[in-house]
Amino acid sequence: MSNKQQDDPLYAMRHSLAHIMASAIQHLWPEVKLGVGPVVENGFYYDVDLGDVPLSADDFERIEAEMHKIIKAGEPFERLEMPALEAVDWARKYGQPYKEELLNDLQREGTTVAKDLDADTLGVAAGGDSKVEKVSFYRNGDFTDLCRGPHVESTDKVGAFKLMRVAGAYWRGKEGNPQMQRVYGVAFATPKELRQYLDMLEEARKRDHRKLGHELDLFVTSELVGSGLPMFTPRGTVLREELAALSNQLREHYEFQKVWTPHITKKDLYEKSGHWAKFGDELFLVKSQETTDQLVMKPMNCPHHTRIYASQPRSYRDLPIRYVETTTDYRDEKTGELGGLSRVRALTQDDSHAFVRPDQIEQQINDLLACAGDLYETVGMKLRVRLSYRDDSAAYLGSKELWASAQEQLKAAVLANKLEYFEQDGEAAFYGPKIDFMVSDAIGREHQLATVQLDFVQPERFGLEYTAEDGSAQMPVMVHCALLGSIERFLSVYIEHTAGKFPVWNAPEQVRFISVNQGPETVEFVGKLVQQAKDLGLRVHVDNSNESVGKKIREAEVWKVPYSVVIGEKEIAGGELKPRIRGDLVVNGSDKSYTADEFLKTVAHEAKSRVSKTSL
RNA sequence: GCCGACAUAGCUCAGUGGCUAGAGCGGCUGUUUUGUAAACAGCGGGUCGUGGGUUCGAAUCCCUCUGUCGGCUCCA
Repeated sequence: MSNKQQDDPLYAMRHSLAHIMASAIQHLWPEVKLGVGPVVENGFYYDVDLGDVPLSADDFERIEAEMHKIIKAGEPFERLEMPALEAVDWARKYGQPYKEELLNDLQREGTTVAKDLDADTLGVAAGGDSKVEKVSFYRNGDFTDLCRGPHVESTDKVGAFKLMRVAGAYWRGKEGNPQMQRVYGVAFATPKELRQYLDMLEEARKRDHRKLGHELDLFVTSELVGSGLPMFTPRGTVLREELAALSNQLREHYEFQKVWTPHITKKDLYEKSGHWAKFGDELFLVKSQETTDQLVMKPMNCPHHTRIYASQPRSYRDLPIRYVETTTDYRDEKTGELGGLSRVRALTQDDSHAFVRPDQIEQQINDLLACAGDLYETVGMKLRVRLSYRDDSAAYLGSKELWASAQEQLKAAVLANKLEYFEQDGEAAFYGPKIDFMVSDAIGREHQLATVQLDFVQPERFGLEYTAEDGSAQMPVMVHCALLGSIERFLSVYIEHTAGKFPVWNAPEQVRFISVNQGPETVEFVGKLVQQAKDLGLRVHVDNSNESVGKKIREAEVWKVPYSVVIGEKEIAGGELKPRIRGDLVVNGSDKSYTADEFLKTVAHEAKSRVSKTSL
């Protein structure tokens, strides 16, 4: 935790609220055993162990009421220090085994052992490796907690808050440890800011891709098919294919070639790549009835692509060799991790691998950064990049020198492209460092989607080679890239980003013709329009139902169709159409009429050029 | 996988141990031939997610499984 955050008054407010909440819970359930209560994005939480008592949202009212009492009392936060050994006795005396464990670790090993817990929740300064002599406590009213601080002056200076939810969390985040109940709250300096945040959440709820996916008939699931295995309807499939086409086109522009690989393989492939050792327990196994080979569903595509590369001797003149494949991978994710389209068991990657000479790395990365920039500009999302480096753990393959050089090259490319970036250790893939693209959506949330990865490990493990100018055998470098990431995950973000108001180029239905009546002239006129539109490659629907025009307009709005055109006697007589344009597409609200030809050609052009606003 | 919640008509939901399980929307049929966000009337539609148990009696209470949601953990 940086000093900057510690100095933030909001930080002290949120942290103080965590204490106030713990204190309130202790008033209501005196037997509570307390874990830790740090500040998190937008608020705070506290982990509590209430034995067999399950907390639920129904309890929030009582807890909040108790918190308000404490706040109203304006109890000062007092800091006290005591020797670590004495603190252990204190924790034991008050029946707080979790605090006792923390204190024991602190005074025995220093802060490094407890680093995983966020040093700011502990009563010590972060970063020191030495044994801790003294720890600090904060007291308000009858509540005392091991804590580094800082806090607000007194309990009435904490701004506005709201308890949000309760969830299970392992003590110290380790699976084998006792599970505690984590109570989350959000907190802001003023009620107005709290209101704004809650409004944003409400907006996010309205845009939830699972809700919209159902309402707009984009994808479905079935109990018979199983968890994490969504199926795409005709409308949803249009979206998938338009997005994949964009991704493929961008890379084909940079000389990537499409390849195809099967979805099952012998596990030998992944033993060789190193994936089996690392992800073996997350692979779907396939049993052949004839051979004894252990087959698996492919969880990724790079090893397959190395086989295509290695199928022929390669010359330095052939490089870079670049493959792109949009294909579905299968990962046996834990059931609790699945949700909507954001985490699925069958995920479709727009995956590419470039095999390059070391001197071509920079150019290759530049190309891919350009692709990513184009793609996210087209879909209207801002991006910044995270340089994902390794840390000191043993989770990575390949020499440290190789890693250092790879990390340097990625950073150089990011700097050269003047991208907004930040660096983070421990986020790399096991075979190499990554440039991860962090994408901001329309309501300010950030998601990780695209990624560019440098890989020296797999070329080595697979013994990839090319013949250099001097006749020697050299090893190529692999550059992995997925622009959308996985189409399913991308869609989960994109549906919420657009709130289902898809731009013309990927809208499942681009134009809807609404007939005023069902007379033969109308039917014939609309029929001609539809044919004309289809010839231009447009996706059009006709609403010729026996309903009022108002009702049919409403339907088109509900389905978020970009253009709807009412066709009645006027249009048939005059030949001019007056399209109703979905609000978000309009630049400056005009109300003009167009000939059918003019209108349809403009829409077709907008679709082709993938614009997000209309010129109509 | 773990902790917690939830599952009633195609959809959104009401019904918390006692008559034949309801509503709105959607669907179907008829009337109406409609002009930019919901015409009117009628009719269908549910072994209350699955399997088991408790009980004279279960949508309602208990257990199993499946699925969904909020988190934890994980993410090539």
